[in-house]
Amino acid sequence: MKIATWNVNSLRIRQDTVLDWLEHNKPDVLCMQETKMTDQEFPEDAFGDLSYDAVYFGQPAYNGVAIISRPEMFEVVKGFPGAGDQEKRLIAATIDGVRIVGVYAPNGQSVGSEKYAGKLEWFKRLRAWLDATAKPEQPVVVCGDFNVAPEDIDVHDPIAWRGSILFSEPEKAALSSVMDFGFSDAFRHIHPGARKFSWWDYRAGSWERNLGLRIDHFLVTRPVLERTVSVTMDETVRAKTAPSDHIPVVLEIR
DNA sequence: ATGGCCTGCAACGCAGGA
Repeated sequence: MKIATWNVNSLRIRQDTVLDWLEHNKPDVLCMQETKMTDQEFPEDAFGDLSYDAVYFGQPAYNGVAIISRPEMFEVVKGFPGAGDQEKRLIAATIDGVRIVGVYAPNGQSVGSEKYAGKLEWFKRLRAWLDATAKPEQPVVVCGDFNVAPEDIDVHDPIAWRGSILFSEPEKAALSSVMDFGFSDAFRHIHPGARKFSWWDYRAGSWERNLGLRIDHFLVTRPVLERTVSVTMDETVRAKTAPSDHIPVVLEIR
């Protein structure tokens, strides 16, 4: 089974790009982030034409997550339970016996800001939700845009980035506490020394100069890790016309 | 990363992203 994650940065703008990528890469599942559209606007039929079912959890202009899948999806969950979860950042479904959770972690804006505090809180909430709804002995995949680069090797210039948003110690600790549920970083496990990025800023010619960060991840429990065949980053899409600033990451399991 | 751009919304600049 091939599971992909991609922050598409507006599905409205990126729809043709995504459909083209699906036709060429044929994942069984794609988790999308930053769809930036309401559920009424979601182009369910376009994915249906490629034999994908869709579940989606959107809002106008900001955030928005979705899962499209060829195998049937069960036990769909949208957002954390209870009130106060206004931002659409989490969607989950069980597919072929694997619990798949697509997440779009808050960006955090700048270290010390109100949004930054909210980001750290969101990671706590994710961990608590996992504790309440899943078990590390089960096959669980949490994938998406975590907006955190875990280690120096995941940052083009770790010295320049030290302490700044996406790479500050509290953010890394927040991601670590989610990992401590019982996850491995699937990409890093398969490619221990690889310097690969999943996001490049639109500004400053970052892509052309390869000034990127690895902030899109597959966190997998041991039963999934043992079945993992490959984890790949598709940089080819970043070089095309009107790309998302993020690229797809693909996990293949037996 | 000094900053540079892209997207959505409702304007004709701003918020937000990362």
